[in-house]
Amino acid sequence: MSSLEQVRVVSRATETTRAALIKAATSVFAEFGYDGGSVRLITKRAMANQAAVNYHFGGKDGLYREVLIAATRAFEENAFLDAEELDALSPEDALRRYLRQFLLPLVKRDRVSRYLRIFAWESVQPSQVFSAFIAQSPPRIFRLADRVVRRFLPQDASAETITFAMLWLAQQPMFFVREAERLGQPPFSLTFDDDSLERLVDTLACLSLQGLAGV
Amino acid sequence: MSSLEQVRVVSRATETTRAALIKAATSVFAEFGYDGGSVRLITKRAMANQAAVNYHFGGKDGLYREVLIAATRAFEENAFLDAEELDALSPEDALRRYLRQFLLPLVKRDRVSRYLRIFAWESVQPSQVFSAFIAQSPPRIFRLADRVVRRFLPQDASAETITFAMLWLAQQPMFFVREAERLGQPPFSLTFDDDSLERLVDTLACLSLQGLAGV
DNA sequence: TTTCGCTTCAAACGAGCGTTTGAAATTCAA
DNA sequence: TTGAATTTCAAACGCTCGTTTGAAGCGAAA
Repeated sequence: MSSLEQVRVVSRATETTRAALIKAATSVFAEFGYDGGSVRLITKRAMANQAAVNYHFGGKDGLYREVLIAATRAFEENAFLDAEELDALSPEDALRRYLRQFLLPLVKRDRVSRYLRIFAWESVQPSQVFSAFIAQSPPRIFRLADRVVRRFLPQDASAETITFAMLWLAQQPMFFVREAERLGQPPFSLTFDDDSLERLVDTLACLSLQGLAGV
Repeated sequence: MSSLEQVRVVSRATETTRAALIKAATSVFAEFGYDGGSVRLITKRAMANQAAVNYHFGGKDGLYREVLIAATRAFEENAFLDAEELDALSPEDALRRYLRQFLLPLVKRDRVSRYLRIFAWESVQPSQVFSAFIAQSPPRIFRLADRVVRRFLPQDASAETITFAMLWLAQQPMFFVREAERLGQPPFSLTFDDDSLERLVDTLACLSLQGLAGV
């Protein structure tokens, strides 16, 4: 076998193509979701050949998995909300913090925002890749929502109630992230800047705060 | 022209096929959405020929439009919530009524439930057909949500706040309708019967009630 | 310079989709 | 019963999709 010598030699060109594909795939999947994002569009944006996806990642699945890995890593590496950080805040501040973080894609279009959009897509139509990917560990947004919700619910709350409340909270910001573009057009015509984002956080926090407090 | 004599003669066979197609399309679109529901599956369930869709409805678009028309009619014909009926109730009861109606698909699988599922799909990925269809009049779920929300908000609430709150309320039950099947599996394993539906209405109403009251 | 392994490329494959076609079957008025 | 209009049907068309293919290009070691 002598598999030890089988170390994969990776040239610079390879890394360039791989990175370009992952970057393009991230934006395409964020824009259209997994099903809606085509390999042809991804390779076009990455200025790579169609076959490159299969060569480097074994297929569309593999490329998407790579994007999900990058997204997970970005979230785990304190680039996003920290669970302990949430615990340190008051319940109300934790909720506001949670909402603001997840609503950021409305005004920013950076890397993390694209990851959030991908998760927003998955929260609607989970792909097989995503389901398999999170089978090992529940997605961070659910863990965080769970964390926040428990701060508000009594100790003796039933598991069902906790699940209801957790799902309910997790989807609060997702709706606006997912619908950002549609909300910008009539009959809503909502444009999001820093100020209106803050007002949305206020409104949502108020809605959710009062709601959670009342359960 | 003598167009008056041009009355379309419709045979019984035609009506049978048309009705079968519309019925099959309703269940297929409810199950998979507009994009996901294929003409082949619809015609298979209707035990009709593939070409029948184009012959009778001019295409997939036309068939879907027919389903939307039927759905709209069912909702308008007092088969569903009545706006005046909502006004007659107390704000709290109106909210509960609203939630219960929209959560019914979780336990029932009747005609109206299928229509609601279709709207749940459209609330996520609006098809061109749907967008064009509702361009004339806003969908009933938004009008109803608007009605309920205004009962809770102060007179001087800004249009933006009303829009936020309305969108927020409209999507509350949709999430559970859309995700019914996924919630039935681990790690959630929620099964919905009359009792758990009532508990979900309770929880959601409580969350939303307190939320709306606090804005 | 030659050779070998890795990477890129244009082209095509096969499957699924909505739709079209033209003939066969059916319906219904004359 | 006849004949024209309507409806059904199997087959195929044209398109997009993810994927495969096999040759061409490339860079580094021999």
